[in-house]
Amino acid sequence: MLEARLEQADLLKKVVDAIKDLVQDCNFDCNDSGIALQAMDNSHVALVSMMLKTEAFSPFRCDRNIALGINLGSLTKVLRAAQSNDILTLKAEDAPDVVNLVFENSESDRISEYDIKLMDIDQEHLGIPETEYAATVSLPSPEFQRICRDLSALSESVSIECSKEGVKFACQGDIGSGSVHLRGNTSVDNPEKNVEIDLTEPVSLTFSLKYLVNFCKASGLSKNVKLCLSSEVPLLVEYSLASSSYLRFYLAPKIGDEE
Amino acid sequence: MLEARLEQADLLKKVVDAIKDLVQDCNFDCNDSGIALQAMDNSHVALVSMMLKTEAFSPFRCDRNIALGINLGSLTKVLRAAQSNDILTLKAEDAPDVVNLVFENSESDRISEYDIKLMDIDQEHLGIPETEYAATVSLPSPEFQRICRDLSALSESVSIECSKEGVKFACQGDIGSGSVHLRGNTSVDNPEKNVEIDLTEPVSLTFSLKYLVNFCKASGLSKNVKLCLSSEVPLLVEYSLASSSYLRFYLAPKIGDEE
DNA sequence: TTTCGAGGCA
DNA sequence: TGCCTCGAAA
Repeated sequence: MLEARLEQADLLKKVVDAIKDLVQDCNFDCNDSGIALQAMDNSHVALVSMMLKTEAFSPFRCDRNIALGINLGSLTKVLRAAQSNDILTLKAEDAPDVVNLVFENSESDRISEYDIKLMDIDQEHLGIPETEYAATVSLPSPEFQRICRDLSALSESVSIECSKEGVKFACQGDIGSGSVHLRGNTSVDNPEKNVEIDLTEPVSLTFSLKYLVNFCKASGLSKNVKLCLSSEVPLLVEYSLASSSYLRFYLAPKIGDEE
Repeated sequence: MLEARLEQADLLKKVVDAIKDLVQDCNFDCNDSGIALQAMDNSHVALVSMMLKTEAFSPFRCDRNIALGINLGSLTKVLRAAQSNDILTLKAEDAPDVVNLVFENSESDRISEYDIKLMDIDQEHLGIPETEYAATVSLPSPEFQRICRDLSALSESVSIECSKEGVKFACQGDIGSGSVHLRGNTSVDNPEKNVEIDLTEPVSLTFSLKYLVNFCKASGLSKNVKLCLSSEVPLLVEYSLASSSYLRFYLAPKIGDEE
């Protein structure tokens, strides 16, 4: 059986909010290393990969591998019932029909409990190769969100260009064009505002802004976001969570005419 | 003639907001004890009963009984013109064609005045028997609103079950099931958060969540809400206002198959 | 599809 | 209290 107690229900809420527009139904794969999720969006352009390690829970117990096939819309409805500092416990039997969510509010004597029916989901498990990226950019997640939102007003696509000068987000649209340049900088005072660029080779790729804007819904999960780019491979957008848990998005670049 | 001065126009605004989706047209019955309203919703499942005692006004003058038949949609439009701390004075002749609303903003020297045409409304006056309820639950109105909202995401109906252990709101739906348990508790520190359960007999009844959610629009009128239940009689949902004025909703339980 | 209003969250 | 997001109506 699975029994996983998450001190802050908020975490799961934010994760699900960030991915529910990309993926409708998906498996939460539970085993003794934690809870993982991997799914492609409907148009097979983007991939979401979440890992919540056992350390994110206390306690965490999962006797054997369980795949919980959940409709994220239903999960969202239930998670909406979580109040800000509720403690969430996920429970499931070994061959479950439902997953059970219990919200405890330590202050009031309020316990709410929900069962969500599970579904069988055929999941092609994708091995994601560990790639050495030509460029890695780490920046404050609100900054990235802002850039994507601003540029999406002008165009469908953005080019991300990393060079030793910095990183440049640029787009052209009917009403004009726009670009945002960030130079790498590290300030001890404000480590949250650092922009770190790690470059082995200059790279320039173009991506759909619609997807990037979508990924940015995860901004609340982490102060920083890491963008990893290499020519002709999908962009990795990573939000690190506590205890080496993470939420990652992969997005295939636009090629040639698509741009 | 009627002349009733309400220090806070907001009060009437909130009352009308809370009932306008249930009732389109209704009489405001004015007499020397105050202003009362009683109306069934269109489907005759719910009943609204409001009482604003003379003490809620200063001054209050009403020489003889007057029934002001008002379209609540029109009243809403006019009340929307009220600013947050406007003082509202209602005026009507003895055999009125219109009711006159005057908004005064004490700070600025701003006076606005509206007339709403009245209508003749046949009103069956329902004697509501004073019932001894098997169970009375008093809880913070935002909590009740929250529960109704959360559960309405899952189902059309909620069962409310009062026992000596506490009160349990539960529902089943297509995507799963949910329940919220509250234990009675009284804390001197946080009297607003108290959940008080007064029980002569356990009771379990099922109600339409759509209506309950609607009633909860009155949450802004009072910190607390009182639920009174007995088998086979309508649920009473009461919001107490200052000086023993009140806004009450009655809702017939669902029976048998309906659940 | 676009706009407006209402409700929820910070 | 103000902002933002979601849902409903045009």
